Amino acid sequence: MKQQHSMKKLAEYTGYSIASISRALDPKRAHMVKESTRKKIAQAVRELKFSVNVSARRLKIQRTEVISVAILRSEFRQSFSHEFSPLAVKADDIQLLEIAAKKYGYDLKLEFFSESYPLSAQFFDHNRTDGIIFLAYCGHDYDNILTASGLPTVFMSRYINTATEQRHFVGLNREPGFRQAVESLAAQQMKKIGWIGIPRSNMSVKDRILETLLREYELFNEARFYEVENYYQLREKIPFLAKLDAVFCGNDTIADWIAREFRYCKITPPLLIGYDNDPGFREQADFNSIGHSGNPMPELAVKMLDHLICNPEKRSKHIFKIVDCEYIERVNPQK
Amino acid sequence: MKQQHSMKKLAEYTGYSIASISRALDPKRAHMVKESTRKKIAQAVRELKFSVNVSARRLKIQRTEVISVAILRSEFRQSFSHEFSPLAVKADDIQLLEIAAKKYGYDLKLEFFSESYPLSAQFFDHNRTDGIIFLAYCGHDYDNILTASGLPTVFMSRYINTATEQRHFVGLNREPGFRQAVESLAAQQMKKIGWIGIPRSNMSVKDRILETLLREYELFNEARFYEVENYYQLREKIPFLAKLDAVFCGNDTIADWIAREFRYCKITPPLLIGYDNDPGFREQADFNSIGHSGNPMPELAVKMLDHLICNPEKRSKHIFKIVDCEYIERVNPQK
DNA sequence: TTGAAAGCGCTAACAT
DNA sequence: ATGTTAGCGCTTTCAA
Repeated sequence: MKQQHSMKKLAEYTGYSIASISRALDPKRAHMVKESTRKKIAQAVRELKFSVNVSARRLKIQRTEVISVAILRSEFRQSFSHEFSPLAVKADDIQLLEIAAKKYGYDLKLEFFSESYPLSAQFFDHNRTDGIIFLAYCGHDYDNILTASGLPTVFMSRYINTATEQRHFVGLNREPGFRQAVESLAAQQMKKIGWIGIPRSNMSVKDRILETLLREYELFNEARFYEVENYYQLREKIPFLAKLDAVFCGNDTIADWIAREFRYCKITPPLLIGYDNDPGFREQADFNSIGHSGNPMPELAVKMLDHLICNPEKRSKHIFKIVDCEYIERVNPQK
Repeated sequence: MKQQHSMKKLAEYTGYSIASISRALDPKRAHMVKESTRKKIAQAVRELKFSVNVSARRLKIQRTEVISVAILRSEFRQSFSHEFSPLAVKADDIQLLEIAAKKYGYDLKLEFFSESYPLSAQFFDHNRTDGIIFLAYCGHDYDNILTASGLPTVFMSRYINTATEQRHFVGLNREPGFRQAVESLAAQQMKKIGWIGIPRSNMSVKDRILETLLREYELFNEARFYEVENYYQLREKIPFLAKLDAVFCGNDTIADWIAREFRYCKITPPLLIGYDNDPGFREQADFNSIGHSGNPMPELAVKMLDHLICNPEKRSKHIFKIVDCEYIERVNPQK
């Protein structure tokens, strides 16, 4: 194994002291070092392929520079069939958390958990993490241990109840996106608006939003709301959907199935509007969606957690960030 | 923030020296400590809720105790439709890697990469990792940087060419599972054996295995091999599949689709055999599969990497582990 | 079987 | 703007 270079070697090599090396390499303290010195040190870093020993730094600054992410993995078969589960959304979240963590100088540590496989005690260990992000989980099973650990914790979820949550969280406000969509439909004189998705007990919130909005625009008609659990039930609704002007779909995967079924039947589909702007469909989808063009939640969660880590005194007051959805309009019959 | 207890505190509390505490808490050195001493120290650990400062240990032992996992995320739409992609297989791999890493005393660090988003330089940094596992990737894009870094690397993939690979790897031998399956079918006097899956150019290896085996048992018939890219093409093959005794399917997801389609049509299906023993289907699948009852690959990969980390002198010779598949028989028409 | 002490590489307080 | 130095908490060598 190749021996790594230390700051001491770098100091000998450049003629500066270890302290100057340390300062020059830390963005937060680099301003204390003369420009020319900094450049010479940067050059030496490149020549010696120096990289800082993070264990030493972490020992000294009494931080782990690690953020732990708890990911809920539901283990029970869902009430609806596999083909209606969104695709790689969670992988996208994890990748973006990773990128954001790096930006703020943290390593990311993942731990999956489920009802029968709870998070380990290690997960809440001060010596292994500076803070915690819960992904897609808003339960209270870990409240006690979280309190006991004293670790700052951020909950990030698209299905968090932003009105009642009493914790640090990053959530989603779906209303603006649905409003933009409904307004757009109304502006296009579309009258027959429907909805199709998995039974509403599973995801009641966002459908209530749509119902309320449609009532506001006098476009609501209960008979045009279809609940389906799998592809076969969906297929049977196609004749009814064909009579509508626009159809909101439970998620982008369902929207894609409907688009494909119409294509297969060689019938012109209504305007289809999915949900989540799933990265798996963005490129070539022939339906609109409600979501974001990017995915701002992971970065916001990391930023919030970093803030809480660096400012322990601010942890007592619950902070949150609610991201507004937008209407992603890829298809517009008018144009 | 609550102040953590150190070994020094633990030493004062118990009356022993720091060295004894350290020895008692390390499984590899615990034998140097008298049984009674060890017990008293363990008790104190519980009382003070002590946990070791890993940064300090890592600084001292000159190891990061981190294994990095590179995960290929293909970003291009696949040649076949979404509904034929296996489900949560990769999440299962990651979770099991996590568990195995913990067992061997490592943290796991994930990094996703793709054609347009390569692995970062940090990923190959000695000060941030002790070794690397590539998951589902067997390319050579990183060969140079891996050699330069000197970090031990293990490739873990179900689609690795175990005959030609010149690296440390954990791979899969599908032949035994397919042989068991074909033998079982032959024993049941099944003559009409088919195959259905995505076009074979995509996954040629395992299909060649089946072809060879069927020829050996004089059961091969090219006309019973069906290539389908999506559900709609699959649906059209149902009448043909209905005439067969048994059908091998490209993966468990495809097997599930076929089982459902038969159920929907109220026709008795042939014996269906999937592939991968996908955890999403294990519980209630009405088809057989080829794979493993558990998933031994992640633990083997971690074990192999740990071995390479601890024995640098053994890195020059390529070591590998090839896991045999089995026939997972959930359904048997004879019984 | 246990203890004393050096030192891993870094940061930060203090000195210049 | 730069240098000197203590010490973070642990493991390990050496001594008892």
